[in-house]
Amino acid sequence: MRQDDAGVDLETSLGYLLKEASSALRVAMEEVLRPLGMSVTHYSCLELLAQRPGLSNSELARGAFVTRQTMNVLLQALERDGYVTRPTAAPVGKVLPARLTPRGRRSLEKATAAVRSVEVRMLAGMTGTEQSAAFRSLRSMIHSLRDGSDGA
Amino acid sequence: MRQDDAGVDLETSLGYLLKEASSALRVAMEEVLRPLGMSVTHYSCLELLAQRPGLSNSELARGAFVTRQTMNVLLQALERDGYVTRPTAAPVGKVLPARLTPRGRRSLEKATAAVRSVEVRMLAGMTGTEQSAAFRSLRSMIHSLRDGSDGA
DNA sequence: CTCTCCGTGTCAGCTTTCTGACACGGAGCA
DNA sequence: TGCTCCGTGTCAGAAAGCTGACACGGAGAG
Repeated sequence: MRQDDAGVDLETSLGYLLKEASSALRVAMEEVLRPLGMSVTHYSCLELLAQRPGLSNSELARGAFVTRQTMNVLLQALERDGYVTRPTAAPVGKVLPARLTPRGRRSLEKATAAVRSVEVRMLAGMTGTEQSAAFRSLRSMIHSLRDGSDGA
Repeated sequence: MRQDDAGVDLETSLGYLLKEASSALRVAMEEVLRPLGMSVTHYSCLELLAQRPGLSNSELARGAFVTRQTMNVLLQALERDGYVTRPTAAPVGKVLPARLTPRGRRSLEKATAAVRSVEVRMLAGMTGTEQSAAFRSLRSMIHSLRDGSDGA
């Protein structure tokens, strides 16, 4: 069966390529996370919490690029399973700051290593200069996209 | 409310940045496609079909980065609504080559223009050289990720 | 020719995510 | 003080995607 036969215009589109890269990254992450019984969003939540303790549900949602409703579902499951703790009452307003439990931190360790290996693999074959260039390009794209949508 | 306060390590990760860029692109596309009553996957399917007429369900699925089951559901809807045609019997094997109807082609025109404007906006502020660099970087990442997963 | 793979189309069920909606707390303004 | 926003947490229903499973057709090895 053919798979990469034509490539009329899609292969020249940076948008399509971005989607392709993102998809490949997602697949690779799912692959290494599955043996740990963890999904990408699951991992994202834990990693965010490790790097920025006390983040609220809504802030976690923004950081993981899902809605706050979706993150809430995940957070309740993580809380139920003892990976995360939230105070029963909000210290201020309605915001409930979440924190990793020791169990959550322990579970995250292996996942972080696995994900880091994926990132290393992704960056293999690129020089530091190329990585910097890619970094700046992506940052520029994000900025331009956001400016045009909610900025205008 | 704070939103971009810390940035411990996430902001230096190309993987996270890739996800962020992809998310921003997705949001921007949904935004311009919504008035046309079209989702991103919907559009992807039509665009693929325009550029590579006769693609099968499975091939479309690979091109749009979804499973063939998901694409099948979409394709049946598109067929029912008269955007796409598939022969009732397979000319060879079980593969049913799909094609756009005039209606599908007409519907795609506006969507293509809308999506193109998003891509133009995304690329605004980048020189041709930077775009080429981004192109090569993304290609390299995709290649490295795939090599390590299903190649080894 | 036969037999074994591989890819395909498709049905069914489940999981994940999203949209819509509601009530509540804090900040700013009059 | 009261009033109006804005952001938040959460519940409920709907939509989109995925995994599992089945039968079928073509290609290659024996």
